[in-house]
Amino acid sequence: MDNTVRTRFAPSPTGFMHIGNLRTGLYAYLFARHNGGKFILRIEDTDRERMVEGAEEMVYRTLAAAGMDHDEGPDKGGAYGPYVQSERAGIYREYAEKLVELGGAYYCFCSKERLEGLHGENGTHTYDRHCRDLSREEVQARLAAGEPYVIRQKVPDGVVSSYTDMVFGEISVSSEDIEDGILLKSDGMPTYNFANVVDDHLMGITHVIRGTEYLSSTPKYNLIYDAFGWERPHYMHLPPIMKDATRKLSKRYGDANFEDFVAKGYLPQAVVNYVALLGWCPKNNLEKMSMAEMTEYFDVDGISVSSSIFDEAKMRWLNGEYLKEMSAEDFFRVSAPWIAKADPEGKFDAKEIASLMQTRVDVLGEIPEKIAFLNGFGEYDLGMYEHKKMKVDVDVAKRAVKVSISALEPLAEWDEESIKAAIVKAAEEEGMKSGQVMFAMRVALTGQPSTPGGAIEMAVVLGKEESLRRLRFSEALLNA
RNA sequence: GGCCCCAUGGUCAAGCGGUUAAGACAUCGCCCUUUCACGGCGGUAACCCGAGUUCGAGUCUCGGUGGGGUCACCA
Repeated sequence: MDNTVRTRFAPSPTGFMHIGNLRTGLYAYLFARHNGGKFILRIEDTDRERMVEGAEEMVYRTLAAAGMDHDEGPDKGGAYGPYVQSERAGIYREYAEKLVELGGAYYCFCSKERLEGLHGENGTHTYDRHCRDLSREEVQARLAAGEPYVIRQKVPDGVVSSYTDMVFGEISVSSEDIEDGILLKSDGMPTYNFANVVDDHLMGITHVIRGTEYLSSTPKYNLIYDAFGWERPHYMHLPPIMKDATRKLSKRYGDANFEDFVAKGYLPQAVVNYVALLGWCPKNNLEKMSMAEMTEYFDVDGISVSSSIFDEAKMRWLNGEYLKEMSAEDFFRVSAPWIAKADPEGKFDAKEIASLMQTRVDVLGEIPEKIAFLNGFGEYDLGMYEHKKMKVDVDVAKRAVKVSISALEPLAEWDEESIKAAIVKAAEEEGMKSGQVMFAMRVALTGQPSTPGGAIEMAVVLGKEESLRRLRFSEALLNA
């Protein structure tokens, strides 16, 4: 066996891809790639009651969208399969029985009712090791009689199990604080506690990367490695991502899913980039990074031990940065569906709209509301024409709109240069500042106090016919 | 409650015994400008508390407080 780094991402198919989960997978991916290793995908579906239809496909789609390509997995195969735990049931049973032989586990026939009667001081209950010392004969007899059973871990007495976590340092737990937990359930399926150990060992995982919820139970897993005589893997535990100071980001809120953010108009790469920053800071302090850069700079020293709060405002900013650096063609491509939402019939110049939107939105989902005026124009408040700094009021607006109409009507070419030239010239002849005319014209064209672009740009987007129609409407409104 | 972990501005964070305690987001102000943006410049804002170690502590130790995790036939 060589010493190639192998990490794994092991989600349960129980719903959408949660942000915290995504980050765990991302770090496992980055660590593997940074070290020239392999990234393995394993589906942990031993809890058949929590399975959600289609969740496995969601995992594949998310990984692909996020740019985290795995080397082995249920959909790609590999030398260590199967990669779905429910297909490995026989393996767990075999190893559980082997562990019993080795003295690291034992059969337990206690009923659920008996277990429920075991109350601890705070409603918690710890197994009383009732079946720990049953004789070999009794066990064989009850097994032969077909009694239901589970297999429990036989935690050795009086030891302190320690390990050195790559980010938290030394962690020690006394065996007195470790319960003889269930390894193999009565339905024959393993619990996470057992399956993760067997699979990580059999799949040659060198570095186990997961959330801190396992930080203090890892000594318990290490005892299993020891009982089998297996080499323990390295561990990297990651602090939680919080919704606020006291609540963890959880699936229950439903607003912290990767796909939801993409549906709101975030770029997958921006979400991945932002998530990478929650709990990790590269040596050079770079924030906006491509996957290649993150891979290059990823390093355990930069991972923090304290939890961090998810801040959508910052993710918006980062997404905006990605949007702004795109070429006009690329931005047009990603924004087109959103522009179509506000202009389903394609009456207006989508390319022109896209160029206007590129510097004005952080998230694509903002586009429809920003261009809603394209299809909604009617009576509006004339107070909008009052603008001290521009030296515009209703009277000035009347003249400005009139001038605009006569300047634009004869135009043969309808593009920025032609319109601007015509307006500037007309303003000058009328003895007005061009800014005055353009301010009023912009309001007259849109009926909005603020618009994504100035008068000239609005006129280009609306087209000649619609522009003149709106200017005449506004003229009538002003003179009414 | 037992055990494990954590604690720098509103948020993400740099810092790893000696710094005017970075940077980013957010926020506020100014400039640019035909509105809104973009862009540029600048401001406000932080080491949880208490002991100790040390010439010197945000950095090391202990205690307190606060927060998180875990104690399932869930992962």
